[in-house]
This record gives sequence, C-alpha cells and structure tokens, in this order.
Amino acid sequence: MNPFQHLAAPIAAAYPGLEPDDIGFGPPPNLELGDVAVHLFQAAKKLRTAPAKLAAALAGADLGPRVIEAQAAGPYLNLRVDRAAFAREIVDAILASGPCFGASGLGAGKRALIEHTSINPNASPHIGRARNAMIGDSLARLFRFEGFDLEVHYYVNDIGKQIGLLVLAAADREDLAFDQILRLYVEANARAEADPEFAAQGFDLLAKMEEGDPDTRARFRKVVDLCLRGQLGVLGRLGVAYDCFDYESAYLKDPRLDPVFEALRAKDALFVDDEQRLVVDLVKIGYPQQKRDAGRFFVLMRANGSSMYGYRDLAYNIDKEGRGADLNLVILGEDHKTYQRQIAQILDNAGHRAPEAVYYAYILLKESRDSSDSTKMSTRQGNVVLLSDFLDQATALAAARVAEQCHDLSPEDQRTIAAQVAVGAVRFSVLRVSPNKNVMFDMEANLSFTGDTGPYIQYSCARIQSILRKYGKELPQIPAEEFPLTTDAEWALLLKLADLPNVVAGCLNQRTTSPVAQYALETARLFTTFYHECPVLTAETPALVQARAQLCAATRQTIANALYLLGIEVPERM
RNA sequence: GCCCCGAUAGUUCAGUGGAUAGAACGAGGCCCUCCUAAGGCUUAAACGCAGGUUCGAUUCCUGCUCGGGGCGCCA
Repeated sequence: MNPFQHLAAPIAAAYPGLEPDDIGFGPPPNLELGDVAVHLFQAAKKLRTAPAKLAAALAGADLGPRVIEAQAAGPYLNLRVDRAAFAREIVDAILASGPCFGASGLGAGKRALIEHTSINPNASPHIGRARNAMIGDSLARLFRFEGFDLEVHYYVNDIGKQIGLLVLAAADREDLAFDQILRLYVEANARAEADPEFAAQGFDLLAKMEEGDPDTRARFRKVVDLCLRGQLGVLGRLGVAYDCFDYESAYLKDPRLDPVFEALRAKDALFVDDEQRLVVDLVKIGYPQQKRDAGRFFVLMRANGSSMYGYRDLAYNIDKEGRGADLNLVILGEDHKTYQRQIAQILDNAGHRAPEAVYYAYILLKESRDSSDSTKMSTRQGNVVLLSDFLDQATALAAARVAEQCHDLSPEDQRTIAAQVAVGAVRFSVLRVSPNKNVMFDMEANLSFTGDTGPYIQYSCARIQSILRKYGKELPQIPAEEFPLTTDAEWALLLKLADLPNVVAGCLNQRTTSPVAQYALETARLFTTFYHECPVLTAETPALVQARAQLCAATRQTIANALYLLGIEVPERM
C-alpha cells in the first residue's frame, strides 16, 4: 500500500514516456516542508532533464484535488495535501486488513523450507546459539506472513565424535538430567584430550552406531532426546517452534550420494590420501584456487571408514532439496561460511542445488557499561549467558513491575505478561541488529526495559489498549466520513503506519527481519509523541474522539503485526 | 599468509548516491491536579584513515588501519 501512488498518475500523464512508477513518494525530512515529498530523480533521468527543473514545472501544474499546495525545493517537490482524506484511507486499510496488514502476498502459491537452530545436543542454549533460532524463527514468521507454505526443519546432530564421547560418559548414569549434560560433555571432551584410550572408546562406540547396532543406537537416542527435549523447552519459551526433526543418523550411507561421488570421480576430484582418508579436491570442480590451498580439500571419511559431518550433510541437503520447495533456506553462523561454500560446490558439481544460506555473526558479551571491551561466549569456559538464565532474571524483574501495575490481575495473567516482556527484551535486542554484525549483549541494559527495547514497544501497545478500554463502547472498524486527523503528530504517525508493507517486502527480499525491529520502535516512538500531544478520550469533538481512537487501534494493529514477525507478543496491560 | 564480514556520538544500535545523519544508554537541567513515569521535554556529543568514480559519497570502488569469522580428519 502506498496511499500516495495515485498522486503519481496526473504527473505521469503530463509527460509522455513517464510511468507512475517512476515517481516515488516519501516523508519529507520534516513536516514544515510539506506533508509528502515527491522524489523526481528517476523521472528526471528518464526525461533527460534536471530534477530541479522538473520540480519547478510541477509546482505550477494541477496535481489533483487532494493536493493543496506544491512547492519545489531544489530537486524535490513538496506537497501540502488533504491530510484528513489520506488519514481516513490509511486507517481504513489497516483496520480492514487486521492481522494481515503489512503483507503483500509475495509468497502466495509458493512452498518454502527453512532449517534453523540445529544446535548440538550438548547443553542448554546460550544467547549466542539462540541468535540462530531467533533469526530463523523470525524469518519463518515473515515467510508465512507473506503467504508461503512453509516447513521449519531442525537438523538433530545425533551422531559424531562429540556425541559419542558424551554417550560414553553417560553410560552408567541412569538418572541423568538435562542440566547435568553440559558438565558431562565438557568433562568427556577434556578426558578424551588427555586419555587416548577413552577417545578410542568413543570412536569405537561411534563406529558401532554407524554400523547400526540397535543397542548403541538406543543409547545415543536416549541421551540425544533428553538433551533435545531440554533445549526445545528453553527455545519454546521464546516462542520458537519446528515442524520437522531430521536426525543426522538417518543420513549415513545414503545411496543418493552415489551419483555425487560419480560426478566427483568424473573430474578426478575424489581421492584416498596417503593416510587412507577419503578426500575431495574442490579445486578440480571449480572451487577458487587460493594461497596455501586454503579450503581446497574436504574430508568425507576417516581412515577407519567412519563418516565426517560433511558426508552426512551432503545427503541431508539432497534430502531437503527433494522436498521440492521453491525456496530452500538454511540459517548458519558465519563460522560455517567456508564450509557451506564447499558443500555447495560438491552439490553443484552433481547437478544439485544447495540451499540458500543466511549467515549471522556472533554475539559477544559486553564487559562493562562504558567500555567497548567484550568477550566471546564459550560454553566450555563457562562465560556465557544462558538463554534460560536471562529469561528467568528478566521474568522476575518484569513480574515485580507487573505486580505493581496490574495487581488486580490474576497471578496467572501476571506471569503471562512477565514472560512476554522477558521474551520481548531478548528477541528485540538480538533481532534489531543487522545479522552480519556482531551483537554486543549487555545484560544490564537488556534487563532495564527502558529506552530502545522490546518492552518499550510493548508498553506503547499497553497504553493503546488502556485508551481503547476506556473508550468504553465498541469501536467501528470503518472510519466515519468526518475524520479530522490533521495535526503533525497524527500525520507523522500515519505516514509511518502506511510504510509497513514496504518494510516487510524489503525484508523478504533481503532475508532479514532487523528492519522490522527498527520499524516497530520508530512507530512506537511516533505513537508516544501523538499520545502526549493529542488527547484521545477528551478530544474536542465526538468525531475527533472516534477518529483518534481508530488511529490508536490501527497503530496497535500495525505494531502487533510487526512484533509478530519478531516473535514478540503484545500484552493487553503491563 | 590468504579468503569473507564489519567500522557512524563516551557506549549500544539505526539510516541514506542527494534537503539540518536518526534513536537509546550514560552525563547536565526539567515534567506525574494531564487517556499507564516501563513515559515525556531539554542541553552537549558521531560517519576510522587516504585516494578514486560522481553535478553530488557517510553510502559505490581501491588501498591502509583496527575488530570479528574462516582456511583437510569438530559439528
């Protein structure tokens, strides 16, 4: 929806060869200049004239009944328009679309597959690991919102050296609990480093697993599922959910890999090295030659015949490709970039299509409030913020506030709100940062709930709900003829509301949702300005009361839709 | 050494080939007889360095510096 697009028609009509789409509209830098700014750079280029000249010519032209005044300002044309008429259209469109407002149906009739999270079953997820889940889940919401038929996959790494060691260490622990697994995992890895015999036992166990020994498989499955359940419980608190769980162990010795090996042999790219490992020479199949053969060799199998991660992953990628989605996405940490390129090269060589990868950078822990020092999170070193710990602390702090503000609500409702606020705090703080930048995680800042935070946005919605409750009667979904929203605060908010579809469409193309986070924040800020400047319930006329109440409802709907994409819920009160 | 990403107020993040580069935290000064102060108002404060392309570059390109990630038996 661009409410101003029909202003383009009279302009385009006046100049042969100009299409309405050549003319863009946007908010002017400030409302003193005008209500709407017309961007003429593209049109001027097409007409081979200077933008300023075109603007000057248009300032004197008839631009239709809704344009009150047109003023050229250099290359820009600023319009003073019938604000009320546009306001009515915008609010009407939002209230009519409801939870779908912002979607353009870009995925209608298309199928998509997204794989995300896929963390090793070894510990409770920390905030850094959870970035994958938050980005993946948010993208999944975006694709569904735009109409894609979407399947969310989780690749369960239930096999491999580290899991083997963990299973070995868990051997005589009948009553093993989820929160003990990390310590066990760390100990097992440390022991394997120091004790070759223990490490050898781990590989033996792994070999038995690969051979399909039923007893061994059961032992692996037991440990893996215990861990997976624990992890999913924590991720579930964030509102993250999956449709399919694909176990890595199902992709051992997959016959679909035979043609892949054939394709490699055909280019003489597959060889057994002098230590009996099965290796791919990627340069022979088109991988760029780099200094010191960086990234050139890709090991598929160990000397003892057991498979490497990449081997199984090839089969998994072929399996996912076979599900026939129009769009096949995988969310990966930036540490997987080289690896993913290697895998893609091998798949491509065999005529397969690798999934489209979306990468994100690590989350770093900020060390102190006013310095830029930070540390990397390391599960083994224990300097991590566990997602569950953050949620616990944030929920407790939020609960204390809710107890003051909403003491009339049931304890259960209060708990729900506190949990929503906690989720809003983490998801917003992580999702608002561009994926390819490191996130500095500042525990203190994220627990304060003030400033540029998820809770600030949620709070603005709670204020809207409060107004709408006090409005008392049922609010009509259709704006009345008399819709006198004309102040700057109202207009600035309306311009922002009308922009959601553009933001969402842009996100889909860019495979990111961080602009939505920024958008939600800006919208909440503009609402707050409106809130302070424009009384709703005590407005001068009944028509104005209703129009402002409807603007409130439209704002709430818009922010709620944006927050939905981020996986953040909107409490009725807080 | 090589490859990939990043660099914007003291700090954490936005943003754009073109109109005065937006917020927030922190610092100073204010505001609850006013629809929720998890709020608002106000003061000070920024595009790493050097070239290039362009009418115009913080944005695009190159080099440098600094930070993050990676480069055959982890997943």
